[in-house]
Amino acid sequence: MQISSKFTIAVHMMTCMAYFTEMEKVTSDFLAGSVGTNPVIIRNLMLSLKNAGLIEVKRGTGGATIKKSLEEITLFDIYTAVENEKEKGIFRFHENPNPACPVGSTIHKTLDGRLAQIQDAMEAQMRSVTLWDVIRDTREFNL
Amino acid sequence: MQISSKFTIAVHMMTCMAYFTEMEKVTSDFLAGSVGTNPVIIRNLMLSLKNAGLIEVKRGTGGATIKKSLEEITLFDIYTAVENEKEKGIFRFHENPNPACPVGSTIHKTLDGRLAQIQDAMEAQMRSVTLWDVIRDTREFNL
DNA sequence: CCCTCCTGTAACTTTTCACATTACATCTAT
DNA sequence: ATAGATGTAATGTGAAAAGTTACAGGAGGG
Repeated sequence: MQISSKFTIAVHMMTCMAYFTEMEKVTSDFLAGSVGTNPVIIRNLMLSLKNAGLIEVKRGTGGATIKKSLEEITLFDIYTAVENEKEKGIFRFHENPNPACPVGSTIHKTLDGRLAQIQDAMEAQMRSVTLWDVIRDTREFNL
Repeated sequence: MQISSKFTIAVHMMTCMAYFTEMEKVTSDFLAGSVGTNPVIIRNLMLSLKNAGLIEVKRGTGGATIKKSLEEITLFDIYTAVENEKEKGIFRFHENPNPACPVGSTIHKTLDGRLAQIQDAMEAQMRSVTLWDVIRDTREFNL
């Protein structure tokens, strides 16, 4: 299985917010149009990003803006903001190993640490990419 | 979302094959009992592992054995053997970004490479753990 | 002041996918 | 031959992701 598209959608959303700053009012409808999905999906993700302190959302008048500097926000920040099951880990474990079997009774103890290391490696790489890197590429592609 | 439990089940299976070598005939029923799942699930995974050249399965008489040295087999080998959607990547991408939007039309080009790097980091860490590491821990827990 | 546009949020439906189950053909040692 | 395995197809099931509808509530502009 895969990591849900909430993550790439959220990155897309924040890229829009940065790219269209001062040009357009970035509302949930506007974002839904760019991402190609439903405005409610966008609004729920806006909530997650807001709760993580990454963006600010104006009520009434509408529109979302980024609260931090672009160099300060990494893909990992966005990932943890929207992927609520982050604490479960990316690896799904079979749930009923046989406790009477020497392998079944120890497989969790044996693997858990190593799986965590693998996830750590992934997250470290996520931390190395900032939103600024993404925006820069987007601008370059649109010259 | 998460990586399917096929991966941890396959590691469990191969740990059994190594642990019970010469002690038990390791059949799909035996493995199903240790893993706590259905024998057909096991048989399908046995096929994947066999096609990857990691194990040998005897027809008729039954039983699976590991074909390579334990130090030679890494978690990454097992992962690629059973996770057929490996080529799709672990990140799901939203499918309908707006081609008329400067962000929507370039988001794929902008992110694909970076997402691949993240996956590469994960896979590199997977390559650093061998089946022998896992067996050693299993034996130690069962002294 | 109220009208309009937007967000916040609940409830429900649809779709997708991992996992489980049943069934049976086929192979091989004894 | 037969008993005990694997190979494999077909189908069921339950949970999670994504989409949809609906509506209450905030905020600025005429």
